[in-house]
Amino acid sequence: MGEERPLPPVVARMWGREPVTRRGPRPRLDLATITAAAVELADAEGLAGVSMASVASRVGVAATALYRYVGSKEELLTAMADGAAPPPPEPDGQHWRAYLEVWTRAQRDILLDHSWLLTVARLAPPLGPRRLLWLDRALAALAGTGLRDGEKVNVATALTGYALTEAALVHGMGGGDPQLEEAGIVGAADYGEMLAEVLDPDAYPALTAAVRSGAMGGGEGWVDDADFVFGLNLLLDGVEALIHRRSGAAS
Amino acid sequence: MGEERPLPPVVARMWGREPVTRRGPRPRLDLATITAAAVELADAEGLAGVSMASVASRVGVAATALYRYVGSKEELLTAMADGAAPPPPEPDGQHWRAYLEVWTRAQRDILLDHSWLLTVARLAPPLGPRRLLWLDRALAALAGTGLRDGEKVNVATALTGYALTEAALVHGMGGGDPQLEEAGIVGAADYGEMLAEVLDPDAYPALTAAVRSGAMGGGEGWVDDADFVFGLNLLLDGVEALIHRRSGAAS
DNA sequence: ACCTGAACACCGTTCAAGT
DNA sequence: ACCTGAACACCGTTCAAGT
Repeated sequence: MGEERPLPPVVARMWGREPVTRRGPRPRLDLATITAAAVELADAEGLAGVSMASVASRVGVAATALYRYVGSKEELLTAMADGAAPPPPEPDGQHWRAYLEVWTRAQRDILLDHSWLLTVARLAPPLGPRRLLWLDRALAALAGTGLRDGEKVNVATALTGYALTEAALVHGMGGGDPQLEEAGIVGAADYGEMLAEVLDPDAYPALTAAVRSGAMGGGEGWVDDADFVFGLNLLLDGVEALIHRRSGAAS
Repeated sequence: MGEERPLPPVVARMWGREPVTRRGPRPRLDLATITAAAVELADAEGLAGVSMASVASRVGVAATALYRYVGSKEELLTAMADGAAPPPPEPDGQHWRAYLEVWTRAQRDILLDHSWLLTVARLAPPLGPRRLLWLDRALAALAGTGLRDGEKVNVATALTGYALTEAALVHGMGGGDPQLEEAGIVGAADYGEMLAEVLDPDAYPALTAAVRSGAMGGGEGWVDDADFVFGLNLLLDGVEALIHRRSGAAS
């Protein structure tokens, strides 16, 4: 079992399994080097600065040489999404809830640090060594809770999705970046004003009320840390209730 | 109040406020027409089929003419993300929990129907008339609960993020689309096999155990409707607990 | 087998010129 | 004021040719 069908080439390379080279010149590169160069470029100049040509020149090679290591630019982006992730926080024997709080917040912070990830992270099932390590640690944290493995995966997935949502929102409000304006991005302070100007109170009654009450960020950060914690606790309360149901009640 | 500073031109146009045209030939287009054409193209051919040239030719105009209506392609994509959303489900006096369940599921289904939205929806704060109507209905559903307006917004945001996460996952597993392979997308059935082949049990102990237990989709749909409901109830349980806390306890 | 260089079929966006 | 057409500076990807 296990050798069923060959791994997709990029996946194999993400796990360090570069193909055995028999004859001909030794490869000058590997996927990890290329990915690291692309990530550095994205961090410095955004995703717009990442082209096959720019990545290639950064590793000292012609653009077309990259296609020895990567089937397409899309595959390179997938590898970047994995390669940009640092190791997950150490469990240190923390209670599952404390650890998952740290774990989720760390994910959000990574996304804010490398905001180009927001565009790349399609939330597709993780395939690379880094993202899967994060998943492993979340499952480990839930080990003593009596949840089924499938449920643990669902919990981790929901938390990852929440981190992405929050990061995108903060970023969209201009909270993460100097380049404020790209593509309809509005500062938090302006957001409420904008809605007030544009909304028809008859068609949008509840929203108009919320705007008038100041809930849409007339002042500072509409999306601040308190909001992050709020939603996170919503989720974790749900998880905790489930755990009690599983362990407390019959069956 | 309200006339503070001029709206960004695209935002104004999204709300049907085309500028008053004084002299010169009457415009042949408006943003709504352009957006609709772009959405049709994206539905038919994916985001790859949407170029300024292809959209322009679909509305019978030169590519460069679109820049009278849109500052950049990025702005067009923002308008598309709003324009693709149908009206939200009718409240019909449902209980908040029943309505938000329908509301969230409907959002997920829209994303699966127009899977190009997964790439476009940056989860930036909604600015268009359609997405804001969805927000309005969620706030309305929570009207009787005693939550503060800001909390209602946070709840709606978390649910929208959850819908996006789930849709991306289902789509990533090939559950939504005929074109199975683009960019490292794996069928759910293969996913477990793949992980089994690639994981070092010492470095990924919890994940290896989950794979062996079959939780990572050795069989059919790793992400099925039961998983969606599971995570949704996690969130809604959290909301319900908060509501009880607010109304039951002192202060 | 690895890498290069030329070539192909596109992109998004600008700008001057027509009406 | 709206739209066109030419032009610019790019893209990602292919393929034959070198070593």
